[in-house]
Amino acid sequence: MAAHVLDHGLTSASLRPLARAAGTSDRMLVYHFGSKDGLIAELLVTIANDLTRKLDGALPPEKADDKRALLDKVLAVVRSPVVAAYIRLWREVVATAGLGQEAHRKTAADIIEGYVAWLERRMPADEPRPREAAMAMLTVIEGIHVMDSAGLPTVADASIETLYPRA
Amino acid sequence: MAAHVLDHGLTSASLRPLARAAGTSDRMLVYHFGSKDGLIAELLVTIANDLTRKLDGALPPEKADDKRALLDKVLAVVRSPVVAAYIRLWREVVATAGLGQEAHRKTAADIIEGYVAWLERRMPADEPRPREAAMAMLTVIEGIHVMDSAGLPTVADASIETLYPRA
DNA sequence: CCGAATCTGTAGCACTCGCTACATTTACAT
DNA sequence: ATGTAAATGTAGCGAGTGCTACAGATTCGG
Repeated sequence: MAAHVLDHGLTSASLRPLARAAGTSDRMLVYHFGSKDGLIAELLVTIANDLTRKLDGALPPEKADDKRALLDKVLAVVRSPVVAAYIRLWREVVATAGLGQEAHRKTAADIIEGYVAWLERRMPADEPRPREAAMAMLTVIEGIHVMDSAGLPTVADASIETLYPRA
Repeated sequence: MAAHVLDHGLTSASLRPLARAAGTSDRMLVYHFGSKDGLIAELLVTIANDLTRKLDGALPPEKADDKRALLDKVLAVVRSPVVAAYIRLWREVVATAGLGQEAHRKTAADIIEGYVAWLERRMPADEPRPREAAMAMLTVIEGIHVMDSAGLPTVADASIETLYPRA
């Protein structure tokens, strides 16, 4: 089901296709998860954990040499097709969080907080305000992914060079 | 119809509710716009033009004193509830652009290019690379709006202070 | 004034949606 | 072995989806 959602998006995820992907029936999904909303909630948690595991695997928690080096490493992972699918899904959650989907907003906030902490742990040792630096870098990363999604990676690259110039 | 889409989002926009909002029938919408896809396409163009008009009205094309001042002015507009609805809708387009919605991706790219040019025109006169600076600032603005949408404006504010420190 | 082209209302089709009622099967403790 | 609870399959409901067939209404040039 996670694979199906990552491939086809959250909005077009309905019970019957999800059940088909899981090799069961819509009847069973409702039985086990209570409702579609319940299913989606659990699914998002599972997917978020998957991504965290992937990120940890690709980038062990070691202090980077400098911020640009950290950004480059993170982007190399985040821009890979597999991880990019996670980010797109995650942006779908944020976009729909703005319309009454309070549950989604909470999920979104939790995930962001998690990634701030994740980034902070990898900030260069000489960084005076690692938490703020992590927040800023995450903000930039989100913006970069918006540009990538729109098919404008050149805009993203120019932004990287401007905001985090190579030493 | 634009108001309806801004309020309720793109994915939940179906012909009958849109027709109700426009005071007509689904039959008529299909007749005039050919199909739902045609309607949405025209609607997005209209909405994008609306936003451009709003932005121009709020910020005449004058060179700013410095980048932070420009960013503050832009954010004051972009974070206002009315404009925020446009941005959320626009992020919905980008998020769904990543899944086969080639038309949406083109729309997204066009809009971004437009806003880069819009920002470039307002960059401080002493900015050595105004276009790159505009791209970077737009990337940051997108990231900030993601944070805002997730209900974490403090993360956004910290990022602003880090990336564009007050002189 | 009339024919033709442009509009619009009514009804409906074939489909998907989330969810449920009901019956049946399976698993397991006693 | 038997009673009970958990699990599953079948069928379907009511609502909503994009879209269309058909029939009237309206408009307008000749």
